[in-house]
Amino acid sequence: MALSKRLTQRDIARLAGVSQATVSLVLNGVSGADSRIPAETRDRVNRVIRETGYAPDPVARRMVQGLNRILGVFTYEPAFPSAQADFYTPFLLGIEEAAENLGYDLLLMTAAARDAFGRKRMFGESNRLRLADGCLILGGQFDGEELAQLVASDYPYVAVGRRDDVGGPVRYVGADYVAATATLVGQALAKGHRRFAYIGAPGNSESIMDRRRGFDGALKGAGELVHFEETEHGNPATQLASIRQSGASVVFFGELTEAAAFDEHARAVGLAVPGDISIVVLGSRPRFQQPERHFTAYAIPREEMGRQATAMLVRTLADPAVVEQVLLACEIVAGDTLAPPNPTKDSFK
Amino acid sequence: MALSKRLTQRDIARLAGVSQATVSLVLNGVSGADSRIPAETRDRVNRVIRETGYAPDPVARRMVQGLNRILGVFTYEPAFPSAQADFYTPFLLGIEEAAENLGYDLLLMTAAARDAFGRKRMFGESNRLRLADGCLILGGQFDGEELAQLVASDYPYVAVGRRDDVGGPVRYVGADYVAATATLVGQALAKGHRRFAYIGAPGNSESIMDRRRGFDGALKGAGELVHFEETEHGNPATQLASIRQSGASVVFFGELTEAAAFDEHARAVGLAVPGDISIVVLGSRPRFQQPERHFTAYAIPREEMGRQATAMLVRTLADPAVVEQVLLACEIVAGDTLAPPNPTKDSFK
DNA sequence: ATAACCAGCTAATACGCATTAGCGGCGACG
DNA sequence: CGTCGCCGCTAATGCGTATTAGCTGGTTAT
Repeated sequence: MALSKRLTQRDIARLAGVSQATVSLVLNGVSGADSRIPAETRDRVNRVIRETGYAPDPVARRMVQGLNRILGVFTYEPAFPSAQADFYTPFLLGIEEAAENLGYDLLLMTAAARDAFGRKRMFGESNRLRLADGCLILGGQFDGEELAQLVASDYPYVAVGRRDDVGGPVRYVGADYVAATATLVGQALAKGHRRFAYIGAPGNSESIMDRRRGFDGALKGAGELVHFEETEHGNPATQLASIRQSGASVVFFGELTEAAAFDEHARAVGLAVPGDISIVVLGSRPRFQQPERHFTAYAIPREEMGRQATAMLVRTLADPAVVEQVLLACEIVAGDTLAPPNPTKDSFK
Repeated sequence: MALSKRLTQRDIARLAGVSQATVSLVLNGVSGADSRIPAETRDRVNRVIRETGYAPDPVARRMVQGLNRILGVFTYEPAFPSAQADFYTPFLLGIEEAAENLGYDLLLMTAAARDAFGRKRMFGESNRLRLADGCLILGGQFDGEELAQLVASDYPYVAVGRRDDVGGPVRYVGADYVAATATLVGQALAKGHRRFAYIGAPGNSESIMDRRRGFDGALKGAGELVHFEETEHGNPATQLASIRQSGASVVFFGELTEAAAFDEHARAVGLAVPGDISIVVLGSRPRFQQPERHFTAYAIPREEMGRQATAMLVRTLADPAVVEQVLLACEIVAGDTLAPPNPTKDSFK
């Protein structure tokens, strides 16, 4: 029955003894009192539709209506292997939940063409953006040029994560790293820390710069940055040596994995955390959180970001003129790796 | 530039001084020697395309070609909340990886209509299946009627997970629960167990029945099933009491969470696992695996299932006549919860 | 010289649907 | 009795593309 042979409205029309236009009107026209199609005809058509299991072709529909009820999801890094999956999954969960509630399907644009450097490109050979009504963009490393092109175009989009202007304001739902980082610095100051270390990933993406801005801003005048390091896979031993020499009593990490490695090493060589040295993590990835270690950190509301970005995108479809920018607060995770500095150890400088 | 105003082939044609058909031919026609369009014209058109950033509308393309390079993903249960996510994510990772390699985008059909009972339906009011070239179906609880409809139709699909015939063979990539379960039963027998308990989820879905078939088949004649229980959230205390009374020396669990609860309780009341009682789990969910407890179990190759199902679907698009059925082997996880029975305790029966 | 042919293009069509203009028939109204 | 207006429907059109048939002008074969 069902899909065999691909039914069209013409088939339905023939079976019901009406014209194709009438079928379409029955399907989409107002069904109220001011309808121009009487209940009798309407019922006849509907009966045929039910009996045959006809369903309109969404593609043809889109051709004429211009909309699809599809939201695209473009990720600059693929969502696998698993390490990436941990990063993307929370976003996607939020997006999926919101999309389901709003009645949209999601198009994961995994097939995007890559440029000469192997990076995925939105505006490539086969620009498939138009398959969706609009799209969400995820990823740590945005391509500035592509983003600018998007901003300049009339294509509805929302970035997940704050983005600097590129020839115009970028529509985004981000997390307020600046405020959250500043809060944690404030807590460290309140506990008496004055000498700070900062170890973060290199790069100048917004997420990295926001952490640094929050850190610098909150520290200004009240504390001193005595060790600064940009690294992705640092050597904990080297880091510890530098930090001891600098006299820092607390280390801020941009990456949880870095912090975990450092923590393990520090304790292995007999240092107490946070007794001898405090550790603060700026953000976290749920799965990497070891059960026995609760770092003082903040939680990035990834699911909520996904949900709100999706909702914003749908709003954008209705009113493309508005450019919203939303920053969500991060929840501070108290943890147990931030304590007052150890006055004794402080002297080993 | 780019997307502003939505360029069409007609625009390109006008700018290049040719007809729309020529533009289309330049884009899709053979570019070799037997092309009927000379390099000069070809270059002129290509230049305009490059300058304007034109990209063909995939929807219009689909209208005429019938294909989209989109694979649908239909899940009967939504992928959130997180508990479900742990179940679906590995499948999706495999699917995404394969889809990317094959050059297909993925359409997550989250917006599917629901029936009176709140269950998602593929063939509902708005059947959007045709948006994709074919689709993958995930979920523990398939709707038999819908599956039959799918099998009867000419719509390309592949089920992830083995499915019984419904008016015809179902195209699937599944895991061989029967064999894996039988292997574990064999190991228990080899260690000397003769009295078995089985605690699994209720229902008659293929995955549940396959475990049971593997269990029964391997046990036949060699051991005795002295306790059988169907439950989703069982009471460990009650379970333990029944099992002690039955004299079973090993318990097979269909669900990891059930096993974990039972294990915890057993040890809390002073029983040794596996010293006094062995535990075997039929399958597992990665994330729930506690670090300190490694159950004897088997691993369901979820990512690989996703990959192979995707590949099979793409093969189906090329040759819709063939119905493949693939069962992947599960890897046996030795673990440390299966040991020879304790002859002393055995007497408390 | 005329037919046959070929290269290089274009006109026309179809895909399935939504939408608009409009047609035939009938009752109401002047 | 003529006209207006409304009801119930249909014909026609367009969305952007791929594709096929075919046109035009020039060259070659007969």
